[in-house]
Amino acid sequence: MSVQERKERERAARERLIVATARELAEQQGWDSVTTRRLAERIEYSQPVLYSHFRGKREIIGAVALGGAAEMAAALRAATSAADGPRTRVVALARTYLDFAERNPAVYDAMFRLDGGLAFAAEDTPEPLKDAFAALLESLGEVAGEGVHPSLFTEVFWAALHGLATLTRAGRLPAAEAERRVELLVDRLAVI
Amino acid sequence: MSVQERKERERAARERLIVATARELAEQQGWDSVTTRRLAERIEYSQPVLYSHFRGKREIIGAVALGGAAEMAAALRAATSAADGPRTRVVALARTYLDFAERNPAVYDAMFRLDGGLAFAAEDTPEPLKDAFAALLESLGEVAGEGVHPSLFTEVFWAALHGLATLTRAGRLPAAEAERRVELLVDRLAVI
DNA sequence: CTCACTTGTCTAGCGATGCTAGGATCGAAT
DNA sequence: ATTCGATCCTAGCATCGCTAGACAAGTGAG
Repeated sequence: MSVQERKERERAARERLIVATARELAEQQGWDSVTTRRLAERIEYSQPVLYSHFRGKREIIGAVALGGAAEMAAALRAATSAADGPRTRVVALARTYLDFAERNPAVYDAMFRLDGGLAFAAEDTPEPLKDAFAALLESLGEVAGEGVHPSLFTEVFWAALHGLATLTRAGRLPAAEAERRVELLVDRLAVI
Repeated sequence: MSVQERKERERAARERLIVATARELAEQQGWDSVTTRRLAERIEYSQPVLYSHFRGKREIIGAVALGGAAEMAAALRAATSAADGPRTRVVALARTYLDFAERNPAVYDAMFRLDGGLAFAAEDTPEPLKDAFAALLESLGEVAGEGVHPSLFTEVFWAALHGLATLTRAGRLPAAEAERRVELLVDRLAVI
């Protein structure tokens, strides 16, 4: 049995290597440059090996997205737990979210812009995604205001953050005033 | 001279045909299905003809985006001018924006999600794009509130709409409560 | 220790993509 | 009518995601 266990360990390690390498390559040169050939070469295996771990490129993107969701959830919780007072917490949350999107553009794209074949807002939504939304909900729910469902409020706030993140990075919004936009968003949307 | 003028007319007509066909094909089957071969076949010319009008596929997407921006600006102005009172106007604006995104997903993608090689928030931003932002500004500027720059407010409101539009369409947000999200967004962000 | 066999990996190749070079054909001006 | 330039198409390149089938390595039985 020990032999089989060792093989499974090595196989799992290689799978992590694939995902990590895809992420690294995407951050360095963009997702367009993440081709199955280049990825295979970087992990020092041939192309078909990738397909013994994932159905295709989409699933690799999905795997990067899941890892990113877990990482983002942790970052959000770390930032909000270090802040006291609802307003401070929400500002910290917003900054951390936008900061994550800016520092990890490829991962952010995998999560929300590209098709990673993941289910959202559904029964079979993977746990890391639900948890990332839960992390948002924890801090945003307390500033939803009277008679507004916390989930609905979180969705709207999240959408606003997502819009700011994507439009800013695509050059649709000037990067200069980013901080003032966050202030405005929090002051208006959140009920303190 | 008349011969040359006729040729230029025909050439311009063919360029419009290319853009219209690309848009149609994208709306029918998605941008992934808009290949240069399929597009060429639909306009009943060979592939290289496309490259005598546009540098490449990117520029074709950009052309679709410009047309879409003009159309969206018109739709926004039509909706807001038919409404009286700031709040009614802003609600109409938001609904029209999201409606446009939902009814013309491919065009919306060309404008804001795909790379059409267009400059934004810069000197050389094409006129239709500036005008679409201006259409937003016209209605949103009047509800920015004291001490908030109309442009900044418009950017934030627009980002929120963009987030709602993209996340909803990608299945990240349940479509059911779309209307309530709009209500919440307007009630909180706009100062009436 | 040897040998069949399973398991794992690689080479080679398919169809499709964006884009381009070079030849053919058509029409305009003399 | 003939030359000549503009216009368009055929054919092809490199690259993409993905897969079939050959091959080698390691496994367990005798």
